[in-house]
Amino acid sequence: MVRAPCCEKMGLKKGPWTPEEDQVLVSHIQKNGHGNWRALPKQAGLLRCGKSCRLRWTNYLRPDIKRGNFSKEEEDTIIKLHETLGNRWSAIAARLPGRTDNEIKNVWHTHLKKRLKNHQATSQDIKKQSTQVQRSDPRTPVKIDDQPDESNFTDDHHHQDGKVTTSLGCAPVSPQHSSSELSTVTENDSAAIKQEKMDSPEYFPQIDESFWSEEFPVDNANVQSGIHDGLATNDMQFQFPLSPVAASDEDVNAYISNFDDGMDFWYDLFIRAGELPDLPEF
DNA sequence: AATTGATGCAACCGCATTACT
DNA sequence: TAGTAATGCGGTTGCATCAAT
Repeated sequence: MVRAPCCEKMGLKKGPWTPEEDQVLVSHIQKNGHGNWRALPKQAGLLRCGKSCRLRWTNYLRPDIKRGNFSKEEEDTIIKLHETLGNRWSAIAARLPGRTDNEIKNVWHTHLKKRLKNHQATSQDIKKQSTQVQRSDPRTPVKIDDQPDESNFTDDHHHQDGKVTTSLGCAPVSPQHSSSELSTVTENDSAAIKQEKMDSPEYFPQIDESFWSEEFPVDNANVQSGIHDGLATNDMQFQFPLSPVAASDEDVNAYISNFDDGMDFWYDLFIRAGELPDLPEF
């Protein structure tokens, strides 16, 4: 295959997008869609390559993108899915509505990998200490306060009601409950079958554009201005198809607050999409 | 206040895959 | 069926920001 000339050689712009470029791209896609990314920048009057436009849209400007920090539930889900799927970020992203593969990849490398490492190190320390106690001379008295070194715990570990918990949501670490529990999915014989099932389109239905254009039950839903934390300017009056994300923060929060928790919110989205997913059994 | 190192994240690069002719 | 174009995807980079010194 003949590689397309790079953007610079074509006199195209690279680097961070300006709000003006964002506005041009968004308004063009709203009017014309994005059938052909390669032709899009020329049609829209952008000095960008199609690839750059696609990336900007899919990772940042898309109205159905959920911005902001990852919830603990989302992080736990990523960790579990990563055990099953590995570095298949797009597959993981497909199971986290509103999150992009790029975002998930970043979160994994910046937060979750570190957290897992700390968690495993802590578990190994405890296991080691436990083994040492078991193997030590039975005549050696065991200290009653023989607890893991507090300094081994990072910010990811918290004390609650006298128990030690981690941000991973795992049970308190003990010699009997080591970090190996985190990898049970890959060790399970059914993992491959489960993965195949999860990869099928039936498992998590695709939400098409028409879904977002449905009226959403939020106050003031008929007028959506600005973009959710993305373009950071209220001067722009983008008229996205109605979606929970394109709505203002207040509207979204008001809508989400109707649910007991965030998962119910996303579950409702699937219901609205017309198909009820078979939720993963973790 | 200035410097330095760490961190987070948007964007890019290049290979793989899919679609089209 | 082969060649080409378009798109998808994962790895990597570069820069802005923040915290520590």
